[in-house]
Amino acid sequence: MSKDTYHHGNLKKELIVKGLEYIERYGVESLSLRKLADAAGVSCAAPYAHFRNKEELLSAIQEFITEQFMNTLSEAALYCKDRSRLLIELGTGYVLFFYENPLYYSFLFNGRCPDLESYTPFLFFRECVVTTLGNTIDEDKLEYIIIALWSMVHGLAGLITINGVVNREHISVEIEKILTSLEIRR
Amino acid sequence: MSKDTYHHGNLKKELIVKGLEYIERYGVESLSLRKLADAAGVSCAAPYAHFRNKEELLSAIQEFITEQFMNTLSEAALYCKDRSRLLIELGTGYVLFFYENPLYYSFLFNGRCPDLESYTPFLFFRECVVTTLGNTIDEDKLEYIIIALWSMVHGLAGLITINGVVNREHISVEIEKILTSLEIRR
DNA sequence: GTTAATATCTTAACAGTGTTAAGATATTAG
DNA sequence: CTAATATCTTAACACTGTTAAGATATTAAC
Repeated sequence: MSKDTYHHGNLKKELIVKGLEYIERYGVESLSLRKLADAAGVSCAAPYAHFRNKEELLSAIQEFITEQFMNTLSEAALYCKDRSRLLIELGTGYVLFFYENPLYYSFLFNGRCPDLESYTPFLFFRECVVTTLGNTIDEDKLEYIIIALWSMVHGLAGLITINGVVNREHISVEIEKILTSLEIRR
Repeated sequence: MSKDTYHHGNLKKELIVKGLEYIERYGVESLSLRKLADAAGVSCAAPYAHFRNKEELLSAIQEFITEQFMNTLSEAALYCKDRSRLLIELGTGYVLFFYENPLYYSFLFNGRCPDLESYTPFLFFRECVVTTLGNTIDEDKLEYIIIALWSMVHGLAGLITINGVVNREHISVEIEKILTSLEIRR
């Protein structure tokens, strides 16, 4: 609110957003607090009023990305009318998210990876699998299938992210073929 | 061969090995050329006679790990007498390798990840799938199943590595249940 | 074996990094 | 209005990767 240059006014949020932009373009390893502070027109020690250290800023950025990721998944599920294609749409959304932001993947799932049991994107995915396959499959098998499918989509995202073999339009088809090749439904 | 302290004699190899040990204990991000040089009893600029920069040393370490990884996979296949369990043993070896060296995973598959088409562990894995399922499955499906299985084991390794939910003895059983839950064989 | 070329290493320095301490300035609470 | 607090600056520290210039050892050529 102040026009004075001493107080920035919205530094915490700007560090997160600008930091995210920087990661998108150049990757995590070349991100520095000093460059961020410079870009925000602030001294190199200013960020420490909002974050104890660099790691804490990175965690904040991670939460920010996770929210976007979660939105992508729930939207994919929402816009899916044909319930038999729910897992395909979900998997496609999962992979596409990281396909379009390849640098997010290594940032999210490296050292800073959250516990699966409380990771909302995973919990949501689990629910979708249960509602899709719940009454067509043995109860004891279901748990393993959830892990298997999550692992597969997760691993596939990682591979595509890095190697980028498949082009964007083919990802959905690719995932459909992979999932149906497993003939999960029975 | 020389007892003089000026020439180290085996610096390149020692940097790779000591670097790997350091990564095992503390992770990649806290590895520095200077600490490595110190530990080898050598000046901070000495490594630059063997590596153009830090990245090149990291690549060398990566190749070193990949060799070990490849050995683990081929041994798992070699010691597997019951061919119907080949994929299970292979998957178990895959996951166990990173379970025992969690810091390897993020190091191997982050930014530095190799092209799958020429990545020997993947080519070996592909061969194993083909010999196991080759004549029991449609040709066009096979390619997708290969990707699906590799993605799954790869993703599972990443998740277990980070969350470490399952304990060591249960990993084999876990993978068996996951693989059989998919009922790949038909 | 002596000499020249090369590989390997040291010293010294540079710019960039995260982080902290001490103090200045603005905002908020009482 | 004043005191407490949040936010920011300046200055410094130790550490990082990297380079240039030069020293020393190893190897190749003769």
